[in-house]
Amino acid sequence: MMSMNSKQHHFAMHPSLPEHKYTTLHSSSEAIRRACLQTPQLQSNIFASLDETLLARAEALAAVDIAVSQGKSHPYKPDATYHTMNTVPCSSGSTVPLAHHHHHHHHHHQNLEPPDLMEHISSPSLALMPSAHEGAGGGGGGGGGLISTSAHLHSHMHGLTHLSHQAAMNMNSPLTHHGLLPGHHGGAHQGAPGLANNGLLSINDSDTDPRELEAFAERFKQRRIKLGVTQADVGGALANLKIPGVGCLSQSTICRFESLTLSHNNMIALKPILQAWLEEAEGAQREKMSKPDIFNGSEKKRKRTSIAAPEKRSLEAYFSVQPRPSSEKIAAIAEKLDLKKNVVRVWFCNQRQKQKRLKFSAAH
DNA sequence: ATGCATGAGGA
DNA sequence: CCTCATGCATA
Repeated sequence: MMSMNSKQHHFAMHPSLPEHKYTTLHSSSEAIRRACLQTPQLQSNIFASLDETLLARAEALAAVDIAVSQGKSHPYKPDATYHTMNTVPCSSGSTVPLAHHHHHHHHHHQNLEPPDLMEHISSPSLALMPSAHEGAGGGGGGGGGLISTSAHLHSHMHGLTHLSHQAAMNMNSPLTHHGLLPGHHGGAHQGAPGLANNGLLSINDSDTDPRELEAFAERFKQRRIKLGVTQADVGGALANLKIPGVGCLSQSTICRFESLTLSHNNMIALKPILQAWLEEAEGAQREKMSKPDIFNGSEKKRKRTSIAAPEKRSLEAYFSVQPRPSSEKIAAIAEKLDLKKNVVRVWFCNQRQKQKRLKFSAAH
């Protein structure tokens, strides 16, 4: 049952998607994921009408399941909605990754971002600001909203524009939003560039181009790996960048960024931050490489010796005969196995210790 | 890598 | 109540 339920949620929602204004999104996995989340409502409604008894539920489930299998090809794609707005990553309580302020009024500043970040984004304002008004929403909202957004944007400063665009892909409303970003450049490509944008579409910044994001995510991952840093490390290290309003992020988020499973807006908001981290990390490494030591002349790095299987078997054989060989004996063994004497000596010490542990654990 | 939960912000 | 962004826990 459980598994069926989950399936059914996904599919169940389709019927509902009729045409909302959902704009489609770009990627999909995310959309699907989100869609699932949203469903609770529908689900309950559906069941409410159908169920009452367990039997009824079972039947309903079966029916759904069947329907699913039959309708594999859905007329439309499931996706999600998204359009709108939002802001940037907001904080989540404690760590507060990005700044967000919400509605407050307008006024000044609040957080401006460092130049670097700002640049990426394209215009003067952007990125992480709070904003808010527009957003969006949800279910309803829609595309129109963005437009309006642009309108106000100027009104308050903080209103920023942030992200509007994404929706660019929408097919539904020709008008779509976008525009806000100063971006300008034009370009327009994205999924469906062609829509008429009457000039509205301007946003394509290289930063907002899905393809650019995809490429960046890929580069990011490769370079991260090259640096030998894990997703969790990156998340935690972001706090060291001291970017106003940006704290650390979880491994989950980094993973999602790399796999493009975040919302378009979220990707855009995070890109500059991760880019800043990447540059910093690579720069730091370069620096380290260039000047190896200086500070640490005293401690050389010990290399971990790895004893190959054949040698290991020989050592074990010697050990079984004599766990505590004399210095001369050790030298002889080292010679035969072509290992450093010290390596052999240490191996015997460790072996004895290991044996002790085993004995101890066995006794208990 | 993901399912599920939480919380903010908006209507 | 909904959408989003995130994080935690876990497969």
